[in-house]
Amino acid sequence: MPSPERRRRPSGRITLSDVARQAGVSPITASRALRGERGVAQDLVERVKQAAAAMGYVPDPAARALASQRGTQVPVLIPLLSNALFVDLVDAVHTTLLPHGYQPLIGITHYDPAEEEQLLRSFLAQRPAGLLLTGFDRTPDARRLIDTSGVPCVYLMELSNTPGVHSVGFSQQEAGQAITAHLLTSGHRRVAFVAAQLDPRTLQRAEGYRRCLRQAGLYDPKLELLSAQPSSMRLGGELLQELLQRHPDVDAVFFCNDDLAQGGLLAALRLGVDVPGRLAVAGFNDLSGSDQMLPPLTTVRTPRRAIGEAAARMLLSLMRGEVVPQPSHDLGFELVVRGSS
Amino acid sequence: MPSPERRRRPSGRITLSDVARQAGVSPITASRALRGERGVAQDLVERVKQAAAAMGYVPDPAARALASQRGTQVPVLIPLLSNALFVDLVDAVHTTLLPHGYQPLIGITHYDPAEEEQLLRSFLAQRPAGLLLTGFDRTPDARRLIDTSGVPCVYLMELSNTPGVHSVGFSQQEAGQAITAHLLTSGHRRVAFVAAQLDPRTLQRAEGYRRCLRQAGLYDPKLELLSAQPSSMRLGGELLQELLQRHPDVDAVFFCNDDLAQGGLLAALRLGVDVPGRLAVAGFNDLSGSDQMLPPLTTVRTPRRAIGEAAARMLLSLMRGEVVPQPSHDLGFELVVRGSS
DNA sequence: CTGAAAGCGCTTACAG
DNA sequence: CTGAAAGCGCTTACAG
Repeated sequence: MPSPERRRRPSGRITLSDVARQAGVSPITASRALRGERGVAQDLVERVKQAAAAMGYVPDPAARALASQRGTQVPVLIPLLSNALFVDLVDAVHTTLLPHGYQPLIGITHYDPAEEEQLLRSFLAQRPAGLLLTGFDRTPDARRLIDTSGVPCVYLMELSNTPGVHSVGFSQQEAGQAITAHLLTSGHRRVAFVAAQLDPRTLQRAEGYRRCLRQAGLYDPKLELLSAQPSSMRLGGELLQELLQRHPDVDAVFFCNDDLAQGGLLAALRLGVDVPGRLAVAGFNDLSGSDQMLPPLTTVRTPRRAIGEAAARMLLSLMRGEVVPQPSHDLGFELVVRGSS
Repeated sequence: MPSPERRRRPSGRITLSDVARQAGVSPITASRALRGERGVAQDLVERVKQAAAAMGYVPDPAARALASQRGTQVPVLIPLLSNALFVDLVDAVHTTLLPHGYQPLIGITHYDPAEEEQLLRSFLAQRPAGLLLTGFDRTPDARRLIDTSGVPCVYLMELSNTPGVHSVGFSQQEAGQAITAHLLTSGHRRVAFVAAQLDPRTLQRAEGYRRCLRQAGLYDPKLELLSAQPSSMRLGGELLQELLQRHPDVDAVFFCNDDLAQGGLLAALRLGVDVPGRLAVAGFNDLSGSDQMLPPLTTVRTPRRAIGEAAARMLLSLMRGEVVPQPSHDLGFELVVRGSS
């Protein structure tokens, strides 16, 4: 019995009403059944789900977002994509969030709090379901936006003890201290620190380096070579050369990131500097290729994939309205001692 | 004169109606003014825009998508994020699309057509404004989904001559042929091809390699070392070693990707194989670090950022309903001859 | 446990 | 050039 007046559905889309009609229930019941809301008779749930599957029904996220005042988007704000660290982080977040029906939205801040604030404004206008932000370096306005939005938020890479703040990461400072301590333990006395970009986390590692050397009575500020340029292998090579020229007595270097360290290692090879005999080299993050260097690079393995996954899971809990038992989730780090030190 | 019954707006959101009221026009006129639709008196446009700015109005993407039956999302489907090539591509797409109000959505296919089809289904249900897809290797169902959706689509990395198909890339085969020809020109006769992943574009490069060697009467299928494993520096080193063991007479290698080639170069250094004296090495893509190798890596520079940007611009035209003058946009490639060959 | 009504915030025809 | 009406496809209270 065809309906007397042919409904023209311009979109050609199968809607919730179609599914409901097919299953012989009201659209509201169909909606509840499909969303797994409890309080619907089991047989109805089955009927609705079967009808939906048979008709190939896919809910409309826009309609859902408009009606429920909450979308499925989860903006993930990171400084840049050119550091493999953040690529791994984003990849893990993606893998964790997507199966739960959430859509990660990548935002690139270029380490600029003003850019981040701008991104936050436009993302927040989209009623995101949650927020994943890198670190704690942002404008007061950005902080206010986040707070007043009421959108659940988890911070990545660094840890906070502030009540109500959720974070997954590790202590950048302790990691910097640990790798420096390793260089001291292996007998080095003139340990340099070479860094680029100079973002907040790099500076925390620098602080760990300083603390360690101060405790040993070996701190010499002249052995810090800091460049605000973006990190790269090329720059690492240049900085190593500069370091050796300025301070021929240096016997070890801690590079704040593995790309710099890899470049430094290759430069040493080119310059005929014996590593680790004449100079020990250590990096940070254990990026791809570090184990292939000549000699293989000693570094700190950071659990960025685990951080991405754990943060996404924590956010999932928050979005469900659950209370998170461990709002400051420390995933630690691991010293990886290879041939370069 | 306050309205007698206080409208409770649970969202607290400033809506188009608020702006319209403030500007003294109807919501429809405000909508048209804000979207820059022509046919609105100039003074009204100004008044509306001013009101919107003053009130900090931000349009609701969900409502807009629902009403207009077209969202602002642009799914970008790529094989994976662990190849720097695709990271650059995505970054360029992002940078180009975002200022125009479109939201790129990353989808990872893991080189699996079935996964891609699945992603396509769920993305298409979101009424995307456009689609950016990598290559042409997909299921018939996926093709049909794309066609029947009517969503504008641009294909990345490869070129197509099919009418109505829009693509931005370069000839993978010609690039493979060109780098092989370079190795021949510099006097090598036993030129190997080492590849991993074996995705469609890698196989096209293989075809270029074969064609070049066949033309020179030097093709020997035994000199092809193909691994389906994911590409990495480590694997490159292993494959180089295997190649030299099996075929000690090889005098040149073309690696299908720079990460393999970098690993191969470092393995050669470790093994004491003189490059390029005993063995010439060439890579593909000119990834970060290739210029820092020892010796620096000869490779093919691929314009992935330019491809991302050009494809995004082409899609922007299509989404505006414009006709694209050059639907198959060849951005070429560049031979970068360095010390390794 | 189920449903009729209303509404989320915008835009698409259709009038005038 | 401007607007009143209807509707996009869902879900949120509110009844029963």
